[in-house]
Amino acid sequence: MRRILLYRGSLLQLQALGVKRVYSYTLGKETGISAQQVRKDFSEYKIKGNQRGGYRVDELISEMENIFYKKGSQNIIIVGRGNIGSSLANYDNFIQRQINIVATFDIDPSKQRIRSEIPVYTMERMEEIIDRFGVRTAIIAVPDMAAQKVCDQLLGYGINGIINFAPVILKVSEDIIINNVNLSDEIESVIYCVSLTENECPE
Amino acid sequence: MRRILLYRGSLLQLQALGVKRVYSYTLGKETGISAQQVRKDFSEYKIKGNQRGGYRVDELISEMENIFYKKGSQNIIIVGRGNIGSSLANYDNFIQRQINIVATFDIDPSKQRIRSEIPVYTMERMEEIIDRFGVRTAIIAVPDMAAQKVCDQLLGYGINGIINFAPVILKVSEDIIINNVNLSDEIESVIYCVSLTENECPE
DNA sequence: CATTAGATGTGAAAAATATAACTATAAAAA
DNA sequence: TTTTTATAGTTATATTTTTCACATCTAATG
Ligand SMILES: NC(=O)c1ccc[n+]([C@@H]2O[C@H](COP(=O)([O-])OP(=O)(O)OC[C@H]3O[C@@H](n4cnc5c(N)ncnc54)[C@H](O)[C@@H]3O)[C@@H](O)[C@H]2O)c1
Ligand SMILES: NC(=O)c1ccc[n+]([C@@H]2O[C@H](COP(=O)([O-])OP(=O)(O)OC[C@H]3O[C@@H](n4cnc5c(N)ncnc54)[C@H](O)[C@@H]3O)[C@@H](O)[C@H]2O)c1
Repeated sequence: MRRILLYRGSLLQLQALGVKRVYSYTLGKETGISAQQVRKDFSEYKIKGNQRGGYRVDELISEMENIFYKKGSQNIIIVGRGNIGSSLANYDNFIQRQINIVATFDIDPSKQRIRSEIPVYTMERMEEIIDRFGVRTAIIAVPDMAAQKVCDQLLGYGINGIINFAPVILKVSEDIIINNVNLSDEIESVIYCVSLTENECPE
Repeated sequence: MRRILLYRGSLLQLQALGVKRVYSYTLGKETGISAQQVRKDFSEYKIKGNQRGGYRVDELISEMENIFYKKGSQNIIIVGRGNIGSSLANYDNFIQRQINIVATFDIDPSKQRIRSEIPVYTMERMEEIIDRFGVRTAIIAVPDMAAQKVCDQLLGYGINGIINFAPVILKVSEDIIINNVNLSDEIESVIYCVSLTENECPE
């Protein structure tokens, strides 16, 4: 699944370059995945290629759209319009992925005065907006201390998927999907790997 | 390794709450990992607990610091002081993780006028700064089209670890550590999982 | 038209990872 | 002091994931 998203990223790049067909090993090389793995993944999803000419790029992309976008474009919200929240709200390319940010929320009145394409609402309007747009998924971009509280609030309004940028482990019931994006960890793991490779060959 | 970072996150939370000892199953419950797995991971890193009283939180944390920070604090740079680049530059808590952002770079003169704790330099000064601060790891936060070019430039200056926020697959040699952080994918995978769980029980 | 080269597709083997079951041990209780 | 008990540590088992090997097919070629 992580790999399918990778393949698609690579395929979109290739498509932009005008490439029409790919072989499993081409795509593998692009994404750092073995050719067999690529084929296995495709066979998992019943994606068929041409046994001499590889796979058609446009066909693969649309197959992947099918996997992810059965439901069409999804409305989501962001809670916390600080640094991260604003970065995400300003990002233009989500819509290409059928990710539709309909609103952001912040407790701070000064943030509520922000004028931008994507509105900033007070926390009081959260339930109303969630209902109106049929929102199921939310992004938490509030300070660490506020994350659990905001999370509980969101769940109360029927949200069942959360992307959480706060480095705290949220307590939720089994059936809620949580994706913790910990940017410190992402950086730190690279630092760690770099220091490892340097030590492997000490001379 | 991903799990070790998770454990540490949870342990830091517990420590902040004044908790002194944890059992494998406590930590497991916190992080959504089985107790056996926790013990196995610890035994992997030769971390010892007390066979009746569990593990000491402070000991575990310092063991983990040992794993990650053998080298002490690491100087890193950010290329691209746009939305994401600025968010990261403004984030105060990296220093607690011994991640030390020493500089940011941007091609846009208006960005170079930003006044903040962390300076914004022109691209010309990159080599100088990398050398001066012994930087090994860099964050790429430039537009998609510029990412590969910036990447090549960084590698030319001796960088060997990259955290890449652009949704492009960078071409680099084997020995370079790349961590692609694709925020669209992070969001999309949650949307996908949510839609799956909704379909599992159609009635 | 038959042949061949170069792909895919897939079942089996291998490797990695996670789970379970068991043993050893330290602390608390009797 | 001995017994009990709860938990770490470890070995064995199961599961999942990846890789390998090869049969299969398609398009080009002579
Ligand atoms: N900025 C980064 O680079 C970065 C890196 C790693 C982790 N994080 C994490 O991401 C989260 C957000 O970081 P940030 O830098 O955007 O912080 P920020 O301070 O810039 O933004 C937080 C926003 O949340 C709002 N807020 C506070 N309490 C709230 C509440 N109860 N309800 C609604 N809104 C509330 C604030 O008004 C503010 O606008 C934090 O948990 C942080 O630890 C950020
Ligand atoms: N903002 C988001 O939420 C978000 C989400 C997903 C992915 N991304 C990706 O992250 C990257 C950065 O996004 P952003 O929103 O911060 O973009 P941005 O446009 O806000 O910032 C990019 C910065 O890079 C600078 N820049 C452009 N070319 C450069 C070059 N050759 N060398 C140095 N600097 C250069 C620009 O001047 C600008 O300041 C993009 O690849 C984007 O696709 C961003």
